[in-house]
Amino acid sequence: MATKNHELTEAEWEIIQVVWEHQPCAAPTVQEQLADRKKWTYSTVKTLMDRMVGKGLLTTQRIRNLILYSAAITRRQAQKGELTKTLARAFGGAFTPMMQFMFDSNALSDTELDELEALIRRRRRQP
Amino acid sequence: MATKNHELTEAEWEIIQVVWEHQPCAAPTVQEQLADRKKWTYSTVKTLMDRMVGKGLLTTQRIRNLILYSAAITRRQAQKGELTKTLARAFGGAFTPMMQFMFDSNALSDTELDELEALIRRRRRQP
DNA sequence: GAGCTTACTCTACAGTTGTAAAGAATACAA
DNA sequence: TTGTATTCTTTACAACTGTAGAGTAAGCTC
Repeated sequence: MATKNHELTEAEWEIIQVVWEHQPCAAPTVQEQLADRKKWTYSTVKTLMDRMVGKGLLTTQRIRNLILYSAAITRRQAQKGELTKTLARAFGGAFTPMMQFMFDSNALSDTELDELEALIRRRRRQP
Repeated sequence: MATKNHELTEAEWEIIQVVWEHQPCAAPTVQEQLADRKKWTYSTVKTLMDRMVGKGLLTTQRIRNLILYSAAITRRQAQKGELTKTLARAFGGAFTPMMQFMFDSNALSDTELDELEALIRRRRRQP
């Protein structure tokens, strides 16, 4: 299967995160899980989810009267799509300018710098 | 001025990049510059640009009969908005998981690793 | 000054996204 | 078996996005 880049909207991100954690799960479950963060009615959530099925982001299986949803793409795939999009749009597709930007904007704590170094070292050891 | 996070759509990114490079510039200029990449008519570009003025992404100045556009936000601001959004959406707002992801997905070349290390060293020297 | 060119204004329209009410079906409880 | 709760289905609608045609105004050319 070709690694097509799936673009998720904001609302879709909210939903699929819950699905990843609870799949297979029913729409009411998702609505409940999101209830604190989003004041979405059941209707809203269900509509969104059904559209996501249409887009190939979720799949369904019907058990008697209940419809259970699962994610059709992995978290990794979604993350990759999102990051790739940002990289392309905002940084001309190039990684280093993006990092440059993060350094310049002082966005990184010392801890994060340490972690980053650790990541690099590990990578160097096992390419 | 508060650093409000400006979200740009795909089309808006295309346009504002040209504006950043040519500002102040007229709509026909932008259309011409984009002509290879996007087969947008003048109408399309102009509509998009005027909407961007409404959103506070561009400003205009009228010189006699001509309308010149400039960017109301810097490239940095836009990049930051974009990156922040992706970080929040896809990585729970945390930088390290994002980097972890990039390392894991083998997305980084040796050159990029080198550059990254250089960035870290430079940063460490002048915090 | 009549036409050509350039740029602008106004209007439209279909598709997507966020949002949800109203109604139908099913199952459970008394 | 009749109400009550749960879940699903259908339909709607406004805002936003991409796309652009048609018409208008103004300056330029001969």
